[in-house]
Amino acid sequence: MAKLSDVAKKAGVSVTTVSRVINNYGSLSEKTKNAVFTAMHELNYQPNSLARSLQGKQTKLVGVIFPSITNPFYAELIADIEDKLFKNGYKVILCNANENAEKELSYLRMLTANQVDGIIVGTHSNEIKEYQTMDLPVVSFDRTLGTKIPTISSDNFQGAQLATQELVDSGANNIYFIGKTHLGSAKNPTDLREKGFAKTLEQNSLKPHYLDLDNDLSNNIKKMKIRDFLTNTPTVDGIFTSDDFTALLVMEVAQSLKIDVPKNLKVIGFDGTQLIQSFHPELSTIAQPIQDIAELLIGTLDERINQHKEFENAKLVLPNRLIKSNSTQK
Amino acid sequence: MAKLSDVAKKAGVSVTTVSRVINNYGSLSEKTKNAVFTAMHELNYQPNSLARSLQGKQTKLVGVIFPSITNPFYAELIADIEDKLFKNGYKVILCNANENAEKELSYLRMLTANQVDGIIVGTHSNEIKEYQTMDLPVVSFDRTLGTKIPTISSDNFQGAQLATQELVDSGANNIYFIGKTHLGSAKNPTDLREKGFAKTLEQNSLKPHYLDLDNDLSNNIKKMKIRDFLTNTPTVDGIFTSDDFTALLVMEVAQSLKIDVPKNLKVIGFDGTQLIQSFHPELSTIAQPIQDIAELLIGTLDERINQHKEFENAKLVLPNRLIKSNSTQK
DNA sequence: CATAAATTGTCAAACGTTTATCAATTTTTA
DNA sequence: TAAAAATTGATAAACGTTTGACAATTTATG
Repeated sequence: MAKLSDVAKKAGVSVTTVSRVINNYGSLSEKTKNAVFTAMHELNYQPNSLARSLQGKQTKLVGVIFPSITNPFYAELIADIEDKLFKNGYKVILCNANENAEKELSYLRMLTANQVDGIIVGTHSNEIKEYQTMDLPVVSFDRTLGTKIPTISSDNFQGAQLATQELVDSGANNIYFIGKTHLGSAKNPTDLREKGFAKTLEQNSLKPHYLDLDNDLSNNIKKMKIRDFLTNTPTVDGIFTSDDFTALLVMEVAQSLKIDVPKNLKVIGFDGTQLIQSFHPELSTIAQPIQDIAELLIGTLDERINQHKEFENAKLVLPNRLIKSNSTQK
Repeated sequence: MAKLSDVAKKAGVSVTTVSRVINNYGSLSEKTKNAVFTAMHELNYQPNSLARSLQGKQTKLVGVIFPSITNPFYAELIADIEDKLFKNGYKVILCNANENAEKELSYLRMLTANQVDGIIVGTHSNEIKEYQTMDLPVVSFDRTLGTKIPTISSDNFQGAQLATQELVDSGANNIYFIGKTHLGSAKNPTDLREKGFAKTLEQNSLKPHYLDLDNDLSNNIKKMKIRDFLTNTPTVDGIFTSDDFTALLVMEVAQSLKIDVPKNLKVIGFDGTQLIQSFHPELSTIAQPIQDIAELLIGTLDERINQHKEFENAKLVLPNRLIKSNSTQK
């Protein structure tokens, strides 16, 4: 692998000059610049990133930690993040935390050891305190990590309001929220969905109902619980789920129980990924602005990294959008 | 950030000793080892990866280049790769090539500049020659990159045979392949699917038919083309698609045209991701052994990196599995 | 207790850059 | 054409670690 001195020799100049060309400082004539560039090209030279960073330059590496990458919502968000970071000259170290705090912590150490310029976190365990004491720029998606760490999210409260109102407007009045419930506390932005749900029903003089369903259950178990629920609760006529895939399960179970959606049961989900919009356009849902979220995450991280901007209790919130479709038809 | 000399000072030993502890060489008493470990712990010390690698140690970074991460098949494969690499102490630099040769090339340069220990590629453009001349360990998924680069894939020929035979066995005899066709040439492993398709039909004294459908078309255009095809080709009674999502489109269009699947049209897909198995269990498909593929990719890369094993025209092929379901019911 | 073995330390070079300083050379300007 | 400005070079220190050579000290062994 060619190094700086090889380029210098080839171009017939000193290493200092080559470095000046690469880092674009000092005064340089066009002639030598060209000589250096062609030498670099001929040798297929790439400055050794490690050596540069050891010297003090940025590594241009960003750690991206999410609880899952197979979940299409995260997959689409990560893809957008990757794409935008690439355009800004950054590379992504992908950290799939798998809802595993130990793995997440281990990754955190690795990332600092690798001198990443910053970290984007979207995990949901609240066990890890390290984030707060790190002197690295961190931005978070949908999770409160500490006062110094800006949190970006879509407006979960407003989204839940949109969804719930849509159920009410389509004629439902015995409405359930299905998903992981955190009644009372609201530590993370996503917990606001229940609040928006309850608030909207209250405004419509309706009572909120809940079916608690843990995220990490297998699909078959979820289906079983939903089947139990639907058979034992014939009164239910509206369901707001914590995510689109749970909504699909509800519709699948409903169909197998000969419950007509949307005639006898309105269903609305949350997330609104491209995948769902393409392959399940029949599902009404709340579309999170994935591209905007990615942009805001990266913009905020960039402010932290390059302008050393400090944040204090920053909660950056983007609006959600209702996608009206068959599953909430009147 | 604490460095080696800080640890040495804290532990009351020399830097050499600390380094010896970290790298586990030379002779060391339990007492000093413990002193160093506790000092490291108290200072929350992490050896600077850049400095170590500059010295000659592995970076423990692996570049993972795929054409998409939102496609659930790739998402699941990448997730498995990430998980297994993590267990082996490697970090993943995620490169989403987006079917964009320029981006891919640019990533390739970045990866070499970052001194990655190896690269896993799963992209499908054949424009990039650099892979062959790189002195880095590279392994490929489903793509032929050069004689030195081992190619891992599932047995596309056998998978296509399974799928086609299933269509025949379920009573179809006017059978189409829908997807990108490469009639004649077979440069990449996936091209063998058409061969397996044609071969099986031949063995059953049937004629193969094709509907060419480019991968990078939007879903709406795909649907339109499928609708055109189905309305103009009433004779078709069996369809083998290049992937499960195309199969879903076929079923959706068929339903809207009141074509009964599976009564009047048998459909079978390819890939068999967890996502499809969970949310579209009605679709018959060929399940690729994603976990095995990930394991083989990493195992092979490991042999290249750590045992400097050379490969010549290595094609490592894993068997596919038929998942029989409703869409090919008799 | 003398000797061998084990442990720890000191010192310095190396990895490939960046950058500052100072000097030397070339080019431009009046 | 002399002085000023621009360009280039030589040299060295620094980033944080690894590793080898050798010396000094401590511990174990018979």
